[in-house]
Amino acid sequence: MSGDAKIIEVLKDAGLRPTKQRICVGRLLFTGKHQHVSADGLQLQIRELGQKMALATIYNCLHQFHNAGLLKKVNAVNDVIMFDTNLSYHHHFLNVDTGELTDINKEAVSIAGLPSLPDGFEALSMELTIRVKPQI
Amino acid sequence: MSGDAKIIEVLKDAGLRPTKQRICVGRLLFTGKHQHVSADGLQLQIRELGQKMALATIYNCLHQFHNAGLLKKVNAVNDVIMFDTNLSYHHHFLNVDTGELTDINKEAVSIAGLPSLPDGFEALSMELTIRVKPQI
DNA sequence: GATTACTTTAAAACCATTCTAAACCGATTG
DNA sequence: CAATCGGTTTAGAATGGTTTTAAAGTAATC
Repeated sequence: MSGDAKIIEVLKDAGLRPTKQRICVGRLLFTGKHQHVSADGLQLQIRELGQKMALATIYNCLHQFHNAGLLKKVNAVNDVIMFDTNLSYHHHFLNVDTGELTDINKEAVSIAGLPSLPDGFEALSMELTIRVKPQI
Repeated sequence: MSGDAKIIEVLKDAGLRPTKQRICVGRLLFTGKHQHVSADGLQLQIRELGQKMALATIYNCLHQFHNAGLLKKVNAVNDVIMFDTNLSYHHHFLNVDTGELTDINKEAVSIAGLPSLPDGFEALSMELTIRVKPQI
């Protein structure tokens, strides 16, 4: 539990009370290794730690983290909302069989000649999705 | 009802019986103007014509048309499955406020230096989504 | 330590989509 | 023309991820 201080700090900075539950989710998410998570998947991880948390709480957490800019929301896959701990601009491979996402380094792709936006609109973000499937 | 001959032709070529319902949906979709449709939106259009059709039938139609290569499925927006009559490779603006999609001409963007795929995978398709919102 | 505001929770509600099983064609055959 | 047979449509129920609700619990403030 020693590393919790950093997570508590992050939560406080985001204006979120460092509750047991948010710290627990934070521990799983902010490991340094980027991941793509769903509420359901997180609940499984939490169960594996011998703990339990209501699904509604996990959804709350994820949305709060997202609103605080701690998580990115990526295109839903198979009707499941996915969050990404990698906040930097990057793209994804999407395994259409499993729904699994894999980061594509932004340096590996260059997008040029962006189209002019519709009048009165501003761009928020941009993401390339490459749908892939296992070769037969 | 004169233009139905062409639609019946399309359905037959796709191996689909030209039923009243499929012709009705086909009339709405294959107008020459590209559109992005959801099952729900289509049902509204059908109601405006003074007709009615079960939502399940509309979903059936859309999936059959998709399997037959007559429609493209695009990233779901707000938990709603969207289909695109524009079959050619292109990208989308996504209005995050309304969920509305707008085509981006593929010539307006150039994507270069595609990353190598994960081992044992093949690419199916690729789509760039630019999230936009109205300026304040 | 009491008060107050925010959080968590289980359970119910929600809603887009899919499934089910019965009714309905529409073509073909006898 | 009637009987039949496969595919089709349909209303309604089921599904499943997500959100809401209202009550119980917990963190911060004084």
